[in-house]
Amino acid sequence: MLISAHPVSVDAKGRVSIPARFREHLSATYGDQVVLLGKDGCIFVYPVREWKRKFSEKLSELSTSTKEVRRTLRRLYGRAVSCEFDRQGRILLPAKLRSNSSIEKDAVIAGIENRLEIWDKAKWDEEVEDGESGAADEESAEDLIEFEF
Amino acid sequence: MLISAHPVSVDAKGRVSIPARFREHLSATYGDQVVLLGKDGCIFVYPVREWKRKFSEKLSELSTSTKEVRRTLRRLYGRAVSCEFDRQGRILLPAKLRSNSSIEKDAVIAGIENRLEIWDKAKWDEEVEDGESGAADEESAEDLIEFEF
DNA sequence: TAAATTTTCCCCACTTTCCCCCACTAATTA
DNA sequence: TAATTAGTGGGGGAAAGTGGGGAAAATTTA
Repeated sequence: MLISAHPVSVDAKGRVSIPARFREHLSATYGDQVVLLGKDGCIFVYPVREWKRKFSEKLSELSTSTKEVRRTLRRLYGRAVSCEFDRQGRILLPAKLRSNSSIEKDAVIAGIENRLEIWDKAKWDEEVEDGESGAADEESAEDLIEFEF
Repeated sequence: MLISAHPVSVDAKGRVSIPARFREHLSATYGDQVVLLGKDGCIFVYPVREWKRKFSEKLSELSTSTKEVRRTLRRLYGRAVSCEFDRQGRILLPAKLRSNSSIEKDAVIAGIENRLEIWDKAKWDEEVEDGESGAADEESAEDLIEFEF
């Protein structure tokens, strides 16, 4: 399971070091990563096995006879990228994803259960640090769980 | 599994370089490719093994007793072409397929699960980049999954 | 059947992109 | 405080993508 957030810097070539604690888990257990534009203006990184479990296995059996299905698959697959770590444990974030998520120099990588999220630092702070101080989160999460299960 | 989209250029002879990441997967794992006019005005490229799994095996079971079935099979098989990579990793797109899909100079090759799609760049952008930015894709995909299972 | 034209594909050359490798700094551990 | 590991930055070689010349093969025309 992935957990916690780390500040990282994006270099001039668009690379980010994945913090070692995440890296070990991802690359040891799985193969390469699927990187795509996530929700709320961040980048999602799924280990390929998670991606397959969550999308690929289910979507590949869908009939492609409706325009709606085809378009959704194009938008999902066409804008995702699979990539590996370089020898320094970094991944290259495609320019398009960087601009769409406003990521330039200072970023944050967060482990969220089964994926990583990469945020522009300022946006991350706004998303998470903002508002009343942390204490309420557990309650919110518990509310969600009550509600969902 | 095939994933991600790449801009490519079609040269004067009608050739396109298949991006290396796709090529390895296709040619190492499979033999040559089945190229045909796809849906929504693009070109589909199936590794021959996928083609067999998806069409051949299922269609050969169909009764050919109705005119409808025979006609569909003729249209499907008759307009498909099988082709190999040249030594530079390119494939030659038949002129008829190029004109039917409005592909001239700037094109996009996208990996969609088990096939490649080749698009005129402008049409691809319209199909995919259009509308709200990416964030809704996962939801759409999740909706599809909910709907089907 | 031979000549002319077109098509196909190999090879070479050029440009761009990617990623390996090295080096340096910061952080962690012994 | 030395020693190892983690994160950051950049130079340069290798690979990928692009374009075109030209030979072989296929097709058309005479």
